[in-house]
Amino acid sequence: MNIASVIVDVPAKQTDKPFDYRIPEGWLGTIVPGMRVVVPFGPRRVQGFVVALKDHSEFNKLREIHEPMDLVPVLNKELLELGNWLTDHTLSFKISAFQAMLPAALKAKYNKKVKLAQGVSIEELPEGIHHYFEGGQSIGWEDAVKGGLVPVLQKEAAAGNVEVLYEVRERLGKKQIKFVFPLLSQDELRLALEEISPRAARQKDLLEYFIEHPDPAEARKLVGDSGFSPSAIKGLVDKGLLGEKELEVYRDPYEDREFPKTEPLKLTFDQHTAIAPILSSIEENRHEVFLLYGVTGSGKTEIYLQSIQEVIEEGKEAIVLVPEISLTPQMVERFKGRFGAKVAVLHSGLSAGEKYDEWRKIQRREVKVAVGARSAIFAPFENLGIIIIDEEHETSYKQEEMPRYHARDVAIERGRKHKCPVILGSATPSLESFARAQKGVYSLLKLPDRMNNQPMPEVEIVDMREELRSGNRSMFSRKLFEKMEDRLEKKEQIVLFLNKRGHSSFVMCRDCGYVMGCPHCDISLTYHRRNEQMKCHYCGYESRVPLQCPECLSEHIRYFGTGTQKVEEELGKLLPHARVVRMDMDTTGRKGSHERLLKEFSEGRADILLGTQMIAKGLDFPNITLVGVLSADTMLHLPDFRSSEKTFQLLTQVSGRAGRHELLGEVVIQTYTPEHYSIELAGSQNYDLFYQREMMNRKVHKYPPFFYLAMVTVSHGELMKAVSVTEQITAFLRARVSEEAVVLGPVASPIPRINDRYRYQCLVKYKREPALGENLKQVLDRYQKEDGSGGLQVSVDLNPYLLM
DNA sequence: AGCACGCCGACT
DNA sequence: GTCGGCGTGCTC
Repeated sequence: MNIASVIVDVPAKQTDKPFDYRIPEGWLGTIVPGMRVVVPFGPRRVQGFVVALKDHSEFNKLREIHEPMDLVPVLNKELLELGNWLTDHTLSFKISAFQAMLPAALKAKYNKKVKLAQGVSIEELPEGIHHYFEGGQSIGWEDAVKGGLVPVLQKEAAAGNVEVLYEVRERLGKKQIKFVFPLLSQDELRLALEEISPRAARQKDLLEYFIEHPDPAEARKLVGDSGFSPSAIKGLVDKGLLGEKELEVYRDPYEDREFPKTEPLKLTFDQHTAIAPILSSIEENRHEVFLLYGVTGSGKTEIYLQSIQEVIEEGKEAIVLVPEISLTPQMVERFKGRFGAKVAVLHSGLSAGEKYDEWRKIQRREVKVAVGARSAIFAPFENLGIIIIDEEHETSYKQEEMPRYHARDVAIERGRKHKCPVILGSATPSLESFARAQKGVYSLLKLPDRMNNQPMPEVEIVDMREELRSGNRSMFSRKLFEKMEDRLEKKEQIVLFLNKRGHSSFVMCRDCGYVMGCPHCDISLTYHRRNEQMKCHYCGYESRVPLQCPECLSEHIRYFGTGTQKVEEELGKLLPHARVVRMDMDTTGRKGSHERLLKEFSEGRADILLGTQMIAKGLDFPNITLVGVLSADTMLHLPDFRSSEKTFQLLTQVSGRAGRHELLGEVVIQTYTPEHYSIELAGSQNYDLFYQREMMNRKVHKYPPFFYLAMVTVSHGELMKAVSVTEQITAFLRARVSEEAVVLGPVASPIPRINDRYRYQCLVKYKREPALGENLKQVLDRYQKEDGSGGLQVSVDLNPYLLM
């Protein structure tokens, strides 16, 4: 077994297969599957993943692995297999699948540089470049390019005077802290103490300290807190009495936080009924998918917690997925409060280093529970006892880059492997999941009532057209405004929700209606208040905010700012005494500000919480008795077959923020289309009816869950090329699917141009096409290699969420 | 992805 | 005659 099959870090069609390498003698037995290695690849060096060991290779001239990057495999057997599964199910490259399963910090960084060849003296080089190589220095390739040195260096390289070096480095060093510790026993140290010259008083002090505290001490603390001098330490180290070592330490993002310990709550009757099948599935090591359908405030989290408790008692581990935005401290607090240090938290608010450290805790078996966003589904546990996906319907569980996986699918695959239950929890399940539960593929568990039999909040829908007709031009309906005044009077709290997805903050000329667009993409530029810039979210183009309309030279430029900002201003005018906390991208940009703002609100230092999407979920404050949705229909008219479903879910979720405890809650939903069923039924909180209505819609239009989707997106710098290739692909697929399937296209993508590339797509709706995967692979084979820089790009998304 | 190899136009 | 354009194909 001295040959390793390696998947190299080169995401391209032609390199998406294992390459064989000889394992150097010294590493035999050490290098095992799942490890990252540095291998020579052509003239360069790249990172690779060992996927298998073998004795023989088809190739006879194998090169050697340069060096391992890990001492312990970063992917275990199950995750390696899961990587293959991911590749098959998303048609992505193997390397992309592996990278997706690991924290970003483990992705390699590449460095190319030029140094003087061995045995060559600097005098042999042309004089002009001497100074780059003085004293054994080397020059980075990028600097060489910038300095126009490439031709000279190439010539020298050909002559053998310099060599090109390819470095593979870790993206990030492990955080290390220097510790000092005694090398001898206490008694020996006492003897040594006698030997120290009386003039070295500081060294004596330090030695006495170590005689009393023989444990390793942090060097920095010895110097800082205890006042020892670095020279004293050095003196004793030189005498061979003390040793120094670097120890890896974790960055613990929650280090300074205290989490009050909580105890399991007594379950209600409904909760009992719901948790029983989960517990027996855990005990019997049986894979089963449960859809936990419980209204907002029905106590789903307690069911999660107690199921996990059981899993831990069985000596197993748990993964809990939560949507990115709701990973509010509240959720973390509940898990940390119950399971303390057994919990690792993985979410986007952490730095790359912090995420890596949390991941390491899982890898080293130091925690039992991983709570995190989408990618936490790959937590490297070996003995999973349960996987929980909270707010199962959330679209953020679908990754929109390669590999385009859905965390729910990965969860079920892992659950199958580990023979453990998967819990999908939601107050508004996705149609896909609910349909599966109806068919008996998933087991349905219901929590129809709120805990303590608290009634669902009273919801009122206000027609804003009426308001306008009767002369109210403000953004608050009279009804909502009255209720707000009332709550302020009673010192109860209000949540105001502004859905601004669709048209976020753009700039428009009030005279001619000109909207600033990106010159490279067919999309409007977004206004960034922070640096007063207009930015394109798709290609990164930036420009100054114009003072004059570029079209008609008018100076009446209007900022359709963050929306929330405008509401805040208006609140300031209408209710000057109200204390408002605003939460949106602008105010939560900095790390920790999210947490801080919520704290401010929860401690009652504010009356009104005003925000976007991010406040729709997971908030649970007893004093909220009024929720206002300022305009319910902003997302209803997006070109997306799920827009009704998303609207319904969002409105239901926001409504659920009100009256969760003793006080009754009220909700006011303002809309311009009150007759739309998703708004009407969110108003009456009737999921079942909504489900039926929406299912009919989906059936008629052949959308999920009745049909699966596969989308091919083609982009090219020339419009005609993009169209013609999409045409070819559409024809190819059309000829290869059954009559039942529908192949749509070519159509321009909803964003027809990004980064000066025209985008066309082909959508396949199908029920059962066993050969479709193979056919799509062929499409990729045929077109992906034509992929030049200005050339063609073809991508496939199986079960797309964004049709863009 | 890089990088080398290889075959056709405008220049010292 | 050569330098250099980027099309094609390879990397164990």
